[in-house]
Amino acid sequence: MAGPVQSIERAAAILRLLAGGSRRLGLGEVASSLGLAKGTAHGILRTLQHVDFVEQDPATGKYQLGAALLHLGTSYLDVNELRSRSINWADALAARSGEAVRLGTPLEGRVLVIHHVFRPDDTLQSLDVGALLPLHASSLGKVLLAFGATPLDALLEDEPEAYTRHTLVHPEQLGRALGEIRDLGWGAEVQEMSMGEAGIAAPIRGQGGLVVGAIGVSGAVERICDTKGRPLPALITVLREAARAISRDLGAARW
Amino acid sequence: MAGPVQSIERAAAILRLLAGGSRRLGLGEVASSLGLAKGTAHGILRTLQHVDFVEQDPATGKYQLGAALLHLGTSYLDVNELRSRSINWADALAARSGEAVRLGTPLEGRVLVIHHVFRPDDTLQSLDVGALLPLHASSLGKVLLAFGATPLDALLEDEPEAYTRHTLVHPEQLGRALGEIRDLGWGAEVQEMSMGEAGIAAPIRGQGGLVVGAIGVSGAVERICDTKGRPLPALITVLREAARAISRDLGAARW
DNA sequence: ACTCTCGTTCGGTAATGCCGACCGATGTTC
DNA sequence: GAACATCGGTCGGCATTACCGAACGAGAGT
Repeated sequence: MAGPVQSIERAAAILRLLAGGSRRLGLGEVASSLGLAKGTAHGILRTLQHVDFVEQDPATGKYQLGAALLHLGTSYLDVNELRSRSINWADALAARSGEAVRLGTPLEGRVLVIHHVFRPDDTLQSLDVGALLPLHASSLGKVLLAFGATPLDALLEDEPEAYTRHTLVHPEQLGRALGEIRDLGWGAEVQEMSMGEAGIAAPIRGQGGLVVGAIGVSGAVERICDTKGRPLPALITVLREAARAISRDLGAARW
Repeated sequence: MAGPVQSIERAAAILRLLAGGSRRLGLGEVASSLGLAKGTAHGILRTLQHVDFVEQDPATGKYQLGAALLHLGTSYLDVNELRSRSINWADALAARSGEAVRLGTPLEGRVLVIHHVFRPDDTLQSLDVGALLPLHASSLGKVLLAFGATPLDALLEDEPEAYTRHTLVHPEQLGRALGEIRDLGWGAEVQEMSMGEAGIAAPIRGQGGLVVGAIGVSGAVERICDTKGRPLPALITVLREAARAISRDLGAARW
């Protein structure tokens, strides 16, 4: 494989940088963060601005992401097959389970939420399509890890962040949990990301049986789990049925 | 202004191309559409794939947009000041008007929807944040044109598309309508984009009084307009109040 | 009013990515 | 079933390309 086009790689790095820091960034910050000369960074930013991938605050001169990215992002949703084939099943799962349903796929060592159905009754929820969840502390992420949809080693290079006292941060803990998930065919997360919240998830397979994403329900721990902190069997059943149905739609033969 | 980095411009053109055609595109199609050599297009695509801006169907080898764009798109929403300052006002406007509320900003000769509040009662609506509306056949677009937020001349180069028999396609018609909008301070669209639907919109101004976006309510024509096809004054009032409030929040002094 | 910082410009340089011809696989047609 | 057409991918030579670092000018802070 020959070398990638570096100006494009650099442009992408700048966009990721702007997406990460939630505030506007100055040219100097961008240049030094990526180890580029100011002139170089400026040329790339000027081009990105020209195609509406970044905007510049006319007052301060600082840069932020541009409007064209929003349209590209939603266009991605439109063509994404995993999402389009899942929508009906996700709706049904939300109705049957009474909980919020989310669909995730791996992206850059995290879980990208590509679909989100609100909990049927409640309306005070924020849409987190496009959000990135941690691999080790979300049910979607743990399932993706367990079934090899994304490599585990990158996560273990540096100690995973502990969001609550239940977050699995030790490699052995995490490895055991992932083995269990592989055996059971589904995975759970109970107050590992935020206290009072829990979720369960199951893998979605595409053609050839490869795991390409995960679907999960999540909500308040007392509605997801029994009094012993174990996920309710009824929820697991409907969840796994949905996951299997989507996998079948995607062309996964007999999984 | 020195020359923009063309590999990045080309990469952006490829992404726009992939976003436009809603199906997957082959390498040859991409290369010929942009007048590039296959090798060149492949190098750019390989790089875009490497940064997750593009995905490749392993079976057919065809390309489509990648997952990273979704995250960048939602990150744009997070930092967009126009949107964040409008959310509360848009919610209130939807509640007061009983109709769907949308916020738009110009992008590449269209209107990009950057916020959308569903009509309060109904739930069978699709979120069109990230969608692109035509300038000449949406209330948001007509307002943006009238107040100079986006140039009119590009639109008039080729005959605007006629979506219904009410769509304004002749430059004189459109020019008159825009003049009226400028005088009134708000604009309407009655069955110009799809029969049975209507909308009204008002401009949002940022620092210095420049129009940076528009806010509008839209819905079934019989709820937006009176029996003579004129927008209801009550709706116009609450809409304009919301637009003024947002403008004030954004720092537009006395508009 | 001075200075420090920031975004921006500019020209020389050589590294960069572009081009077009060439592979190998796939699936299509007769 | 075999020849062909088509497609995605690769490779090497060339010159165009974009990178770099220093200099500029505006703006804010002191």
